[in-house]
Amino acid sequence: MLRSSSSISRLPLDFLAYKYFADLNNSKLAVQQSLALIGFINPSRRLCDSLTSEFSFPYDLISSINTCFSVLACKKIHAQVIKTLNYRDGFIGDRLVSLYTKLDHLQYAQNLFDEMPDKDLVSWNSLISGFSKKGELINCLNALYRMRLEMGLGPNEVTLICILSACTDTGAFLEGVYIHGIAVKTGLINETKLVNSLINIYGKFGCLDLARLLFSTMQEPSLVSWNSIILVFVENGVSDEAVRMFNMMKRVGVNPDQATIVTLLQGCGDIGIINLAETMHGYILRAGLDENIAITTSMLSLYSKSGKLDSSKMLFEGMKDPDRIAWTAMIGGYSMHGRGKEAIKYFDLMVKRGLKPDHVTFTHLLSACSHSGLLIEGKRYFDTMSSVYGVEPKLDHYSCMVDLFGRSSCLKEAHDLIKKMPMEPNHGVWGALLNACRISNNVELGKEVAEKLFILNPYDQRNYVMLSNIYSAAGHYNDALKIKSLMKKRGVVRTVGCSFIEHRNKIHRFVVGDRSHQETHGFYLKLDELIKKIEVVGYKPMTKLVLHDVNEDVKVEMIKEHSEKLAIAFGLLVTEEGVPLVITKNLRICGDCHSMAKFVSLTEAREIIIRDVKRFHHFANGLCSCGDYW
DNA sequence: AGGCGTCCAA
Repeated sequence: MLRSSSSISRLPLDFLAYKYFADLNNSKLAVQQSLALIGFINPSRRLCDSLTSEFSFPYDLISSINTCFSVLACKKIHAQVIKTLNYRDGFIGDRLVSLYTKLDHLQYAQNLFDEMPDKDLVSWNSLISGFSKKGELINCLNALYRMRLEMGLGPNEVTLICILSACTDTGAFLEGVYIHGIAVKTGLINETKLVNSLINIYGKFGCLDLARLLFSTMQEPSLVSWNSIILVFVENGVSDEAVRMFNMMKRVGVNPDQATIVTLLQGCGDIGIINLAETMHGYILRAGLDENIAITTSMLSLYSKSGKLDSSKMLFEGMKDPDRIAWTAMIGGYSMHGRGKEAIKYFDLMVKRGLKPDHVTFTHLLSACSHSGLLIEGKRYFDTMSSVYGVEPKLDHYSCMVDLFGRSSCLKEAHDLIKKMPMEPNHGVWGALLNACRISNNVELGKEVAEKLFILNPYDQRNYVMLSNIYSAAGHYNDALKIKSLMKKRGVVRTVGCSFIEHRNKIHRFVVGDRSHQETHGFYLKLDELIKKIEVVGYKPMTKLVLHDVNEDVKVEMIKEHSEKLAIAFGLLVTEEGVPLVITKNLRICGDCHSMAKFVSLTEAREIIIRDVKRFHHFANGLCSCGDYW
């Protein structure tokens, strides 16, 4: 993998011109000609004149570099450096290397770097850092190799930190481990910041034990170390461990900061962490952090994830000066709850206030359109996002659009959009199309798409289940069975659907046909009673959804014991009249359970809120907030 | 004097 020369291609003419003129002399003309030849500048009259008058080297140059936001300005400074032929003054060469990469000009950075005399470790780090920020891992490793080969230089902790960050960004686990090895060999493993990066990367790849081990070997973990290990646990869904670390850090006298709080708030949505939100809220108030915009935004987002959209809205309205992220969070909240019209309203309002939406804002906006079936609006925003708002559509946006077309039964449009994509579609895009095939009952295309997905993500059970459902719905039970055995053969495990409901500070968990709960007898009776009652007002079991080729009575029985229904029956059994039921489902809600919840909300006069893996469903008076569109 | 770690929306 390591090669001795840079994999950045260079244009020989540019290079020669640069070298020739830079070495030749430092006359004004030579500088201009060299810069023009290598395409660094367009030597307008004004620029030429400004070269002599604008800077007096080096201190003005250094201060100008800090306020330099355009490539042209950077090139002007560079021109001045070429003219005076002094890269070391004020470390101007290193600064320029960083600057060029920040401005997305890796090639210029590399050219400049190669021309610099007297490179030291920090110069190499500047280059590696630049590559790392652009996700150029190969170039990072290449530079690491070259610095030893050409100058006998070994890395320091900064070098390794930069490379690790590139490993994390590109999903390069083995390379990360390789860097860990170098850290151990060079003795750099005692550097706190480096260990923080290692903890981070192990967490990102789900190696909780390694992350924990690294943390426990630290002599003196910093605030960031604590934040990193807490993040590892939250990201991997073990927020109770995160809470333990939080308490421990306070005990040893490390003061939590904004990052700690924001991270833990993220974990508050996890199942089983009932009191964490209250704990955090108390802490935020005591620490006087309730005005902090990042923390408020996290709270806002947490509320909408917990089904309390009104609270999100209140928090948002109380914000002094909501930024793009806060607005985006609000749009995301409306999207998740299927309130597309309001999402659009907030988007338009945000633009009116002069805030610039980014690609995340558009992801939420488009998914809001998709969740509410707003085909025309979605198309309009998608078509104008680049021209009017300057945001280029990415993979996520294409997924949303495929989803939107698919749910609106425009399978052909969905497929055509994919064919027109300027980049290679990923599993998200194909997955949306597979779901579209399910909605349109298109077995042929579904099979084709699923084959692609099986290659892209052979261990993702959702694709197998989806295809098997498509077959079953069309009555092709044999094909459905074949998919099941294929899963078995490949060792793909189907996720068991389960529903959760919170009651008296306890999480009650149900799977299909569950009889392990101590209230089993009670809520099964309740369930029978409910079914009888709703059948009178028109409920009919959707037995078509049962995938097995069994007779009708068995199908009715199978569908009746779905986890959602058990949770609803349990909830009605143990709560007071009029208390809304809040249920969480780990997969998408089943169509029959959706219908059942609608009827129950009517006959029992109860609000039922079900959060599934995709979005929220608010059932009341026999209707659902999603308008049966999900 | 220059290069570096965690965190809010997906």
